[in-house]
Amino acid sequence: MKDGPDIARIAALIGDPARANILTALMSGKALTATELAREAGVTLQTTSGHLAKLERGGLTRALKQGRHKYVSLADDEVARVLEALMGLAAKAGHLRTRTGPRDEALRKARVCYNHLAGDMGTRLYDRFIVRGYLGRDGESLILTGSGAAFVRDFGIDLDALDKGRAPLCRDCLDWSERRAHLAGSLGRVLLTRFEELGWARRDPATRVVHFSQSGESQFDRLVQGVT
Amino acid sequence: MKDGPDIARIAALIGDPARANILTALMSGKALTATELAREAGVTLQTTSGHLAKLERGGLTRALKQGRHKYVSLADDEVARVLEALMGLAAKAGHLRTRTGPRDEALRKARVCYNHLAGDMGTRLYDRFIVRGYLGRDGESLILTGSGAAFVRDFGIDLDALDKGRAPLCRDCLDWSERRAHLAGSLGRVLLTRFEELGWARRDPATRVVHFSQSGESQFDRLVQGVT
DNA sequence: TAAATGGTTCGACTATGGTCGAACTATGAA
DNA sequence: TTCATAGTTCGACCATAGTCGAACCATTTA
Repeated sequence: MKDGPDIARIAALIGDPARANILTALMSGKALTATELAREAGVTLQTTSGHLAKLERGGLTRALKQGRHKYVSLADDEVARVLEALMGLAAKAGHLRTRTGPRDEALRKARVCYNHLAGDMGTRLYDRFIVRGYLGRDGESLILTGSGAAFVRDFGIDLDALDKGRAPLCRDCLDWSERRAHLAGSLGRVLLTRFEELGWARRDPATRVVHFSQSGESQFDRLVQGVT
Repeated sequence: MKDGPDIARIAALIGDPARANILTALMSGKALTATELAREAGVTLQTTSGHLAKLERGGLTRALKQGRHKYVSLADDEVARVLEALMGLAAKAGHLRTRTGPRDEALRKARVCYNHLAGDMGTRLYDRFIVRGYLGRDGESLILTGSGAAFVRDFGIDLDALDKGRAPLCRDCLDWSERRAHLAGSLGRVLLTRFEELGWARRDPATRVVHFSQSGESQFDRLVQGVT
């Protein structure tokens, strides 16, 4: 009965409501400070401090002390993927909990998932990149093709600056609302940033919703629909 | 702070050691009876009964009453994927817990993951199918190509019988020991069954280890290495 | 320096929930 | 029928761990 790694340890770590709220908040990809997380989790700062220590020891989060602030972020984008997958299960198995309120609607349409675009618009972007041959498969890993690199560069992104980090450029991430993949990895991150730069979209700092302006959304649609 | 589905509920469900043991045991893909699971989990039958009720209500397992026995299995292969992903995190984050014992070695080499082959041999099989063009990508989903179908049929598998189920034929599943994908879905399942039929391999009923016979392993190697 | 803000540590309280013994139901075998 | 095995339910016990108040560091600002 001791097969494989100790799955209960980290599942229990995620299983506490306060910690789950913290992790969900961190799915925005932004590094949040302890007090912000306390507000998000609905518990006091002392309690949060204890939770953060546990999450860190469990390898789920990373903390960076800067001045008198403690900036916390998810340890890894694998952690984000696991959380997203858990949300998928919860959305399906959680019986009646799927009452789609108005904000829920917005979350389904476009939200941020560990710094990249998720939701309906995220999966549409991903699909389009696949169909156009911008993204390909090399064995198991996702790669950016030559034409894809050209397109991305043309979109105003400095690819060479990205390659410096050792984090994978592309990755797919299962979307809990769409139940399909969207683009993750550093490329996914920089694309969302570019959308913000262009004024197409802005993130709601409180929720994980990504708001597109009217012109931004139409431009995005044009990008995604293409001619082919 | 109520964004998305309730992730803590099911994470807590997985987070109890006894329940985690139960779920891990069910990763073998076989439907196990309550007493077997009780032995596996290391708790009494009464306790197990309670756990099983919770797991079922949480949508993680399915139960089938047959005579005076209760056969329990994982609800979904999405559940299996989440568990496998959690194992990946635990294997990485779980600091010192990665002392590779001898049985652990066998688990890494070949094990069963919800009825399909996982571990080193599973990923090798998957990679080979990709390289040979047996498996392809259609957008986000994994598909069996024409040549792949021909090969599988030639291997003695009745594909038409498989298509009847509405479960996806192919699916990739992240391997916690190899940290790469292996083949899941009904095709993955039937392939493992075929290996057993051919006498190449047999499952250890107690652990999740898949034992290959010497000739079986060499034949598998030939299958995977090929000429190309 | 003092005051204020951000975090941590300690201790005590409390409750949720896992655990088992015992009694009970249900199915199958003799 | 009686006996045995498989599961469930109930009740009581108990431990783990989440929670906050209070006091305590640390850093920045006045």
